Amino acid sequence: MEFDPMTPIWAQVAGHLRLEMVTGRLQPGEKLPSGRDLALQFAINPNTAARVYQELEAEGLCSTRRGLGTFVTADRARLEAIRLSLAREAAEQFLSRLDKLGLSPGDALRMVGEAAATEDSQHP
Amino acid sequence: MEFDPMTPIWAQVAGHLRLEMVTGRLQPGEKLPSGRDLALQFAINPNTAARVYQELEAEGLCSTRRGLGTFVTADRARLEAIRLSLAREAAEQFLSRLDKLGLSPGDALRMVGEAAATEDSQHP
Amino acid sequence: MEFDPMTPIWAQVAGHLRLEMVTGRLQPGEKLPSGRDLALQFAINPNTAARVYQELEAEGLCSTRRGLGTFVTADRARLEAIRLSLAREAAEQFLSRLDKLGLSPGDALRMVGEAAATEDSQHP
Amino acid sequence: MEFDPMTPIWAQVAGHLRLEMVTGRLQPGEKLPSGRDLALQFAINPNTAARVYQELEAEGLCSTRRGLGTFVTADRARLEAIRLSLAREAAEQFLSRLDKLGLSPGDALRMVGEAAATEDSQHP
DNA sequence: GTGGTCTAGACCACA
DNA sequence: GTGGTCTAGACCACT
Repeated sequence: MEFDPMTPIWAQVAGHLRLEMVTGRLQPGEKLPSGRDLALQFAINPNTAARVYQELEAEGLCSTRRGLGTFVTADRARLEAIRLSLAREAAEQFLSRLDKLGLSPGDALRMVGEAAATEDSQHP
Repeated sequence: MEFDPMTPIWAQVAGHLRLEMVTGRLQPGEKLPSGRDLALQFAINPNTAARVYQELEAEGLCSTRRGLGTFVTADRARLEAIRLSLAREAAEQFLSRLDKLGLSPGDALRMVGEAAATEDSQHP
Repeated sequence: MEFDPMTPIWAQVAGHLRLEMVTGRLQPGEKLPSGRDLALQFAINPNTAARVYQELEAEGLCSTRRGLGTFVTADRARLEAIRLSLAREAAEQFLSRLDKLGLSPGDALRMVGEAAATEDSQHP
Repeated sequence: MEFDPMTPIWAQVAGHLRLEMVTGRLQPGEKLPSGRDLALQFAINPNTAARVYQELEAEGLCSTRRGLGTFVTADRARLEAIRLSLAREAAEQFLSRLDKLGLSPGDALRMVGEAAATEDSQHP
């Protein structure tokens, strides 16, 4: 995994794990790698790895049991709710940006269609 | 104007001016406020204001004429091209995010429709 | 029983048993569950269960007889004294906190009254 | 200031500043010491000092402006609300503890009165 | 100067 | 082994 030097490493790793959790690639209740292991996997400092779990725990995506490790929340409903809220947030941000550019929701729909088609033609 | 503490102030002010220019609220060729005035308007440090124009100039959106001030580019085609590229970039980023969340372009279209409807019901 | 991740599990279980003993729900002289049983009941590690009895024993609330098990102290006076000291400690801590918040003992009495009323209205 | 080795230093310093803020000894909008200064004042590491402000900011007690420093929130209502919620929390915790000890809210009121009298006789 | 981040390495309590 | 905390020192971008 490569890191964008402009955004904190802990945020990038957290973003990655967040996706793994809300999409089910990391199962609810599953044990996450230990801080030390996470540090090794992403070639970061253990302190930075701890910061990652600190963030995800604050979002309610995982919980920590001292001496045992950190675990994905078992609350499937919460995971799905977060997944949807992330999607909604993206949609709203998109519409807001287009609006500031002087484009209507109708324009927005058209642009999404075009962009999707472009993607498809590249990965048919 | 409120500032997001996570992103540099100069980037936020630059983003704001960029929109004004690209949408025509600031006319092509129009004189922009002096660095000192910009600092007063946005309650920022003059150094920060200078950084703003430095950024916008690098993007070709404005140019500085010594002793006269800073002016929006008169190249209407460039302004419109930037406007469209910003919109396309937003659309692609949106689709990419939804894809990472396990949602298809079809889902994306649906979410945009829902979000637009929500906005409409709030600002009918 | 749920565990507060901020305080050691052994302390939380010990606190629970302490209350059972001091209020008579566990009778003086009564045999306590074996370390292994305690571990099962609270879903904790046997080492942690041992730590619990180690703590309670140090407080004089129970004693271990090798080969027989661990027993609540038969000293009713000591149990009652500990119960009162726990209550007094709570009261003093409460007053101290309110004082640091700039509230007088009079305010404290009023807040206890209000809180008690709130509790009553929920569990009348 | 002396530190209780059982609780994190950052939590203790945060608790101290929290009281200063909600009681008005630190005024709303006032600039807090820089991270480096805080570290010097309390003889702690700058990183630990940063952790303190990170915590207080998450509670909405202060906000940080990059390059400028950290400032007590100017929202007096919020400060007062937090002060009252801290007091209420203390009262509820107190009643809950006494309840678990088998003592009624009436007993609680009596104990507060006694404890207050004891304090008074020591600091008349 | 100010905060934000990261690294390196250490110690500790908990399970 | 696991997380939690702390220190020391460094670099960076922002103001």
